[in-house]
Amino acid sequence: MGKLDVKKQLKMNSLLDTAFELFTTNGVSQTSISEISEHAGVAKGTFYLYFKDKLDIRDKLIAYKSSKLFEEAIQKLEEKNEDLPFTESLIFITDYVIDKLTENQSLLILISKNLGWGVFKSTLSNELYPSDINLYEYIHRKTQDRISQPEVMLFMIVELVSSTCYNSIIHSEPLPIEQYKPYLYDTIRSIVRDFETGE
Amino acid sequence: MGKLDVKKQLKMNSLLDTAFELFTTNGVSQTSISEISEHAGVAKGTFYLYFKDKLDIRDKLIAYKSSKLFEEAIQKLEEKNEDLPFTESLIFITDYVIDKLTENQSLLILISKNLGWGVFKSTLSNELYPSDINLYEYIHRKTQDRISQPEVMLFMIVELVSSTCYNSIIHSEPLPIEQYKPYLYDTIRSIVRDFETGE
Amino acid sequence: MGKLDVKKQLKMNSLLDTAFELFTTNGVSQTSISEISEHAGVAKGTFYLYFKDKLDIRDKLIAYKSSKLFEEAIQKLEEKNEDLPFTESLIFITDYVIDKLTENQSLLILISKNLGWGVFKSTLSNELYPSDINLYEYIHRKTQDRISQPEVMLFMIVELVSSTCYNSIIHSEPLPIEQYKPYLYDTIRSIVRDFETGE
Amino acid sequence: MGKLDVKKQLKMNSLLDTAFELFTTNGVSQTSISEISEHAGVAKGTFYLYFKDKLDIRDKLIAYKSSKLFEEAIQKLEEKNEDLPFTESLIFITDYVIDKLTENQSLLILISKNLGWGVFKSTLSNELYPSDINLYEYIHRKTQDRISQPEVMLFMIVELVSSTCYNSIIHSEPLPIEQYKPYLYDTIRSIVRDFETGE
DNA sequence: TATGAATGAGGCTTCATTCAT
DNA sequence: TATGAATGAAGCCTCATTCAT
Repeated sequence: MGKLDVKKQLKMNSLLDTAFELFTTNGVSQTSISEISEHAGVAKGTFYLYFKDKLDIRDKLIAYKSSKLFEEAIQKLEEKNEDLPFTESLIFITDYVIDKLTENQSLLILISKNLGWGVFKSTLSNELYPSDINLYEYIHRKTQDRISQPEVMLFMIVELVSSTCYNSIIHSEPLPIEQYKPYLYDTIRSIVRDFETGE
Repeated sequence: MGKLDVKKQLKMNSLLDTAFELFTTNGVSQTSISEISEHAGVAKGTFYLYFKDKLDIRDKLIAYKSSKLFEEAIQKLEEKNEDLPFTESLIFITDYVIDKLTENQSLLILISKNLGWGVFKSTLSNELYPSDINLYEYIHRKTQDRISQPEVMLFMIVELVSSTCYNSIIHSEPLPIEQYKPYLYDTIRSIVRDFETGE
Repeated sequence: MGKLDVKKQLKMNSLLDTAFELFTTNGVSQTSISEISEHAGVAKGTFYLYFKDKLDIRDKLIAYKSSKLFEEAIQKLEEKNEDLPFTESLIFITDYVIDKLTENQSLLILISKNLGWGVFKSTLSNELYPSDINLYEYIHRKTQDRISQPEVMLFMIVELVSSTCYNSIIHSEPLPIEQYKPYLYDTIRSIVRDFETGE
Repeated sequence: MGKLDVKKQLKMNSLLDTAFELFTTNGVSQTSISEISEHAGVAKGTFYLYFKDKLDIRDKLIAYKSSKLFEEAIQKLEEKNEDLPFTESLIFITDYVIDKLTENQSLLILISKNLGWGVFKSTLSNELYPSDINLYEYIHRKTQDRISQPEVMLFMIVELVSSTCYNSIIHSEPLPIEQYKPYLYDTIRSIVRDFETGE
């Protein structure tokens, strides 16, 4: 990697960091490309050398941030080194993510307003930011053949968690997040049970 | 109601109808007030006699449309005149709404991108468009004391249904809606069961 | 004067009072005819039954208010019943007006931003709001033949007073009004002296 | 100064010149930014690269033009190379400015409707357009200690001249400017005399 | 690569004025 | 007389994008 490449990477990161800062502070549509460029210390034209448009940088940002989040969660899980049953692993990960998003609500807003299942799936499969850890593989390895439709199951859980937690964290409605968690985790257990192939 | 009021009502409806048409076709942010006015056949200034701004007309539109949807569903349910158990009533309503939104995908897009739990709750309680039918009351009457936290339960179901169906109907992902329904309804049944107070 | 005429007069006064309130609070150009009508409790169209446009009401207002101001000043002067020499009468009137405008700065702003010599002259000659007292006549009577060009003299004094007092009252620049007064009155005396025909 | 800077300066001047033309022809409030841009041959957005808004360009214009006027006047005075007493220097400058504004009445209108003492003072002290010549310094140097309150004196003279000449030049009221001048200059002499510290 | 001046379409909103009732 | 809904011109300003340097 030459000097130039390093410089390029720095510039790109500066743009991404600035965009994250502004997106979470003021909202995506309230943030202009001018602002991002200016705060990042590059010329407006330079932005277009790295990203196609605002949508482009937004998607890359979200994929990157959520990918990091799950990586961390799985890492924590493995550090525990307990041999949790699958359902409890899933809940551990969920719990970790919820706590992180409760701490960092602007990230929560950015992600939940912009993260659809499509983006999420490619995030999970590490299409954009490959790393050693991969939630998809992880789940398949853990569940093997005991789950009939693992993707559908995951889909339901992810959507349930993400949409309900948004309200619970941001508005404490219908319950504050800590009071809501037990109901949520019970439901996750029920969903997993429904998908388990009887043996 | 005088002649003038009738005319005003007509103009307002014309604006609402046009806005719905354009919002569902091109998206809310891609629709300008100029366009709405023009297509509705009124002057741009006239728009501001009826609505404060784009957000205002959007919210009124969503509240109106979703309120209508649930009214219809409950009406159909009562027309059946079968004495379904509570869970099955809920699934009947869900099924009706899903079918309607599958037929009218642009309405689905408008609603699911803009309907949060807050707006939904006030829609359900008929705050904006009061009518004879009220889903909230309906549920309370049906469940009486057999559900521990009816609001939390409803919250989970509504959010699960709305967020997963969006993907399933629009992208057929992870399954087309008809194949997804059985899993969804099973999960609804599990959730209700979890909330039932044991006797 | 019939009932209707009384009602008309009331409505007109209400419009004038409201306009004065809004003009002095927010400035003439920041005040719309809508606002005036609304606050006055009449319909927008009604405004046009009484005034041609905003300029019209503004001019009538200023003429009325400044005419009142001078009437009061002359009345106070006559109440004193001292036989002041002409110059001191002029200074008495000036002093009275300055004090009133210091108390009521919004009136000062309205008048000084909008009162030119032309409007002032017609105000003085009671063209718009005739009354028993007339500054013009009063001055002529007092000065008789001792002043060579009474109108030029008055013109200079009025313009000097009005333009300098604005700054002095509003910005205390270059001096606060009370400290500025002695210089001003000295200058008035000098001007009068310059115009006196030697005998 | 690079090529770009030259081009920018040209564009800025083009905008200023056009604005001056339009402001003096149609008045400030009757001139829109669209018009200025269009006549200057630049896009509307370009205007905003150079000026914040209409007020901004107006103030810069007035400061620039009046600063030029006084510079010229002082230069002419010094070219004469006569050692005039202070009062006569002041009258010379006044006379020069009056003549220029009589020739260029649209400039007179622009300046007198928009130039308050505040703007004038900063113009005089060359805050905005510094040059070798500074009226303030000039006056101090000339008067030294013979004037008790030079700023108050200047204030009175400037306000008297500017407000009365406007009427005299534009409306020939109460006298045409040439006939009015003697009275004005006499009054200036009286004012200066009043401020002279007796010795 | 990097710049940043220039563009100009397009959005939002206000408001004087009219006119049918 | 009095109303106030309707008009639509007109203003202001932003911003994604291009392109000559």
